[in-house]
Amino acid sequence: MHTVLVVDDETDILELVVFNLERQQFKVLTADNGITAVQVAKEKIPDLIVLDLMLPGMDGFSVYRELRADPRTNGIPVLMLTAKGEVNDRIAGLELGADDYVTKPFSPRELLLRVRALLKRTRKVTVDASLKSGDFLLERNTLKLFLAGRPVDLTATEFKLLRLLVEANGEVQERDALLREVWGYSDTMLTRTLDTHVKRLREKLGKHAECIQTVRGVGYRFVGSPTPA
Amino acid sequence: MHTVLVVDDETDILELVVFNLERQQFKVLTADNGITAVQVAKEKIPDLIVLDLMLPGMDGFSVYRELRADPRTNGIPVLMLTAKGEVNDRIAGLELGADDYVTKPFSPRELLLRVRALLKRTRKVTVDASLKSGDFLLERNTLKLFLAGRPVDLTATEFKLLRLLVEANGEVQERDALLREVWGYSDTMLTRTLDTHVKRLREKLGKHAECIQTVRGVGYRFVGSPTPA
DNA sequence: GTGCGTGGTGACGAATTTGTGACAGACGGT
DNA sequence: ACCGTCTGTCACAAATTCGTCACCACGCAC
Repeated sequence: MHTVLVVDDETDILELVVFNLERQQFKVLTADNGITAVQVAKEKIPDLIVLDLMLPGMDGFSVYRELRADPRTNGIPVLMLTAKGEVNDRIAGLELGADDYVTKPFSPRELLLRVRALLKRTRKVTVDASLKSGDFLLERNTLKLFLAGRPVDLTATEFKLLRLLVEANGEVQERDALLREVWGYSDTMLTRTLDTHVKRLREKLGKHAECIQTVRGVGYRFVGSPTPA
Repeated sequence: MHTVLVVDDETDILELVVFNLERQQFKVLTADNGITAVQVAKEKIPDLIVLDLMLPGMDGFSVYRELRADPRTNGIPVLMLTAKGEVNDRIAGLELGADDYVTKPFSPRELLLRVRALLKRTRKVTVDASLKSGDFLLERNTLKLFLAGRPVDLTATEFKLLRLLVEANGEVQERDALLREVWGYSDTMLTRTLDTHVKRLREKLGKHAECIQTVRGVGYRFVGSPTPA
């Protein structure tokens, strides 16, 4: 049994449905109005989100970005419904990183099939869509860090930062680069911000704090295994 | 901006796409039919090739071998898409020398991440090769010096200095030149500064200190291997 | 051997760069 | 509205790095 959040305008409501994988049936679970789709997603953490890009008030893409911005909803696969099957839409969807999309008009059966496929698929993906380095296991989809098997809660910012460092694979990441990639390079951001977050990360890393090395005058570097002196 | 060749059968075409590394975007550049993937590769010389092993007519492995056979395409990193995550496929891919592989089913986002990682990784190797000389391995990306395998931490200044010496490849670097390139030619910098830094470098080089030779009245010279009389 | 010039050393203080703890605002959840 | 968490900033402490110096050592020419 899976939970699927449908963000649609045709029904004019947000539907949180339960999807029975075996019987291929949707069932409306809740139908609330007045709260945003993103809020629902963050609370319910569905297994899949069906997002109609042609929403009445808001832009579907911005909803998508909002979903991706939060650690809790970031890993959830999104099936996009696009009005036209034009390449532009397809590309736009891919750019954003949608996991699949269906172009209108479509038959319910097709949608069911895609949903089923996605649900099947994503469970598998989450398993190996993680980043491993030594004792570190960084789950990209869950935004969780497993340190020697133990889960460590990271905030969104911390995760972004650590992810960049880990992915750099030993390379030094310059302060500027980190500031740009994590904070979008706002000049308002004075110096100490990065340092502070690095410090908080190190705290959470416990005895593995040293894995984040500081390269004076340049930036930081992540080393998976303790440096052999 | 990078060029990525996607050899896939789902779209039934060969797609040559441009990949924007920073923004994580694909863009289809050409979609041609009737020519083989290898031909496209040889002509366009993409930065990366995404190769689906489950091609309709041909065997993905043979395509791969063909790519490796030609000097023009040999150096291009290949990201393989394998149908099943079975060990056999995985091993086969690795044996052939694939640089990475993604097992179906996968999310576009995951593929994007991997592609990005691969492009990053390989750029390091090709564009920014590290300097090697004897026991020395000077990694520019890492800002690290490996001395006979052991990492040695260098200061930013020390790194610059050593880098210049090593790159000179045995030629004498005049004091003036070094001062100018490392310190930006500040006249204020009187005599002892350079000497001091050379000394510190030598300390860190340990028993290899002699690799930095003094040429009286002129400057310094770096010799990788013990001086042949 | 002596004397001059150049390079090597160790120490020191200043400047620069990071690390830290505290704090207030923002945001979201209840 | 109340509360807890997450975040960006600050002021200040700690840690390195760096440039200079005084002084020593060595090489070379006489």
